[in-house]
Amino acid sequence: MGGILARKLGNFLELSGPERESLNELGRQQRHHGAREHLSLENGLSRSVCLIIEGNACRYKILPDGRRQILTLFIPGDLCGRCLPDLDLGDESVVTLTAATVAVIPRQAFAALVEEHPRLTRALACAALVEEAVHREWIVNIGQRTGYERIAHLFCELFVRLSAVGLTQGNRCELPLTQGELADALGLSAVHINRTVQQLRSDGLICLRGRELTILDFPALQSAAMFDGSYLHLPKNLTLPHGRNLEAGPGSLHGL
Amino acid sequence: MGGILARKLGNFLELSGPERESLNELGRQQRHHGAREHLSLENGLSRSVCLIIEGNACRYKILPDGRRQILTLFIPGDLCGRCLPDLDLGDESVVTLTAATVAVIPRQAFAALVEEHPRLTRALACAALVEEAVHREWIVNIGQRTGYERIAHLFCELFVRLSAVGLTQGNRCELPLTQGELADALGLSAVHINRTVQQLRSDGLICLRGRELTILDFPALQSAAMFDGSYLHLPKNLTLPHGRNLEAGPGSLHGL
DNA sequence: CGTTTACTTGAACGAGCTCAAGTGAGGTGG
DNA sequence: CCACCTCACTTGAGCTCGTTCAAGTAAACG
Repeated sequence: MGGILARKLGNFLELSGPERESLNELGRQQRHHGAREHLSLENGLSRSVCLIIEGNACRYKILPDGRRQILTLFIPGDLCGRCLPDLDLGDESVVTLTAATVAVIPRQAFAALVEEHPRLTRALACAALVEEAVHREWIVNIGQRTGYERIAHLFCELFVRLSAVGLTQGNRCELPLTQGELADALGLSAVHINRTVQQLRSDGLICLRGRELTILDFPALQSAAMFDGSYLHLPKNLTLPHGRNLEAGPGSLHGL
Repeated sequence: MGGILARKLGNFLELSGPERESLNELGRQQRHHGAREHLSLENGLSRSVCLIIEGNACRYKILPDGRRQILTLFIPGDLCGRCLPDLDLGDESVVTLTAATVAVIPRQAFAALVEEHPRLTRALACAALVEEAVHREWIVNIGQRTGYERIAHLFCELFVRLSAVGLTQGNRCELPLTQGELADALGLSAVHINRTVQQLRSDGLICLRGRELTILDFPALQSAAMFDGSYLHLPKNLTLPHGRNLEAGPGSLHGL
């Protein structure tokens, strides 16, 4: 089950054996968390980097009056807590969504690794760029899409990301968010999430029972969401249900 | 008028004389653009970096059905077009909002600069992190705030950013967006922008005539927007109208 | 077996949208 | 210099998507 980070970074550039091994070393010191526990990375000066091994977490921000916005969804293989320079993160927090196993990597260990394998710096920078691209897509999602489209888009994004780290079985995956958390991620109310998910169900696009999400018709879901996954910069050969690939095919989106 | 980039990066860490000079060198080859002209940075492989000298631009993304979301506002001193590694940007575009002067920096010149002055790498990475932090704040803005709050927040952000590069006069600055463009940036309709701006006016928070934006009551605007500018990571000693500083004071936000 | 947490449903309300028409300022050509 | 065009802003009216409030069901857990 190791090598999850090497696998992810290997998407960006070919990694050597020693590079992969050094990355795998980082996962040694693991810690377990229950659901809804904060990963306090920002305590004082000794900020550390955190690698999600198993389970899920999210980054969020809260307004003074209590409104909450989820900013990032972390899945296994993701790093949270800035790797490269400092600059305090402000009032953002990271919390687990499900029970999770994480590897806490001291800043120095990380710095030493990058020192020894300069190519990893590039790979990490790529990962940071992808994170930024995901942020942009979320801005588009929340700013322009309707509730129905937004939910469909998030499901597409999550499913594709999970399948890139081998966490899908056929057209099924785990949805690590409650409807209330989906609401906080998409800028909608929990009630509206509920009704709109039912709409997606009755349109035959998905099946959602508990945490188990099944994509019944990926092309239709993708087209409803106007989802074009190229911003995720995943390997081109990634196979998705129905033989679809990441880019929006000519027939599905631009063809209206 | 030179040194606008050095000034910005100098916010993050102290720059040496030679470092500043090298940065200023980059601005030599300038190009003029009218309003609403595309800065095509993505033509083929020879992608270059673009430094805004004067005027304004924005990055945006368009959905297949024409809906547009503005993702980033560029002001003088900003770099657009990724500086560090590659990864194609996808279907994002950059267009000027006003007439603008830009310096087009070939990728190699940029790489050489970073090679010669390693500390600049850190400074550029900081700038990238701030850009990411701004993206996050926009997600919160669009996802959680009402139209009224959203507009107020954008005005706060823009005013503070402009004042950091000396482009404000007292409590006045230029607003480089039409109401239609504001709509595309905030995920609202142009009509609603219009009505809500009038609300801000009649509440005595701002005065907006043409492109001239005057902040009549910064503390009130900041509090209406729940604006806490620390995510911009600007120098602490930045003086704003009414003697306010960047962080939300205890009386304005968290005090509720 | 009672409590909690997530999901579901109904009904009324409201923020923000669309459509449509009208005003005003700047620019161009006759 | 005026006529005309365009583009930004403004205003009105009706409607819809999504919200809030409130209550009820269902599964998980100690």
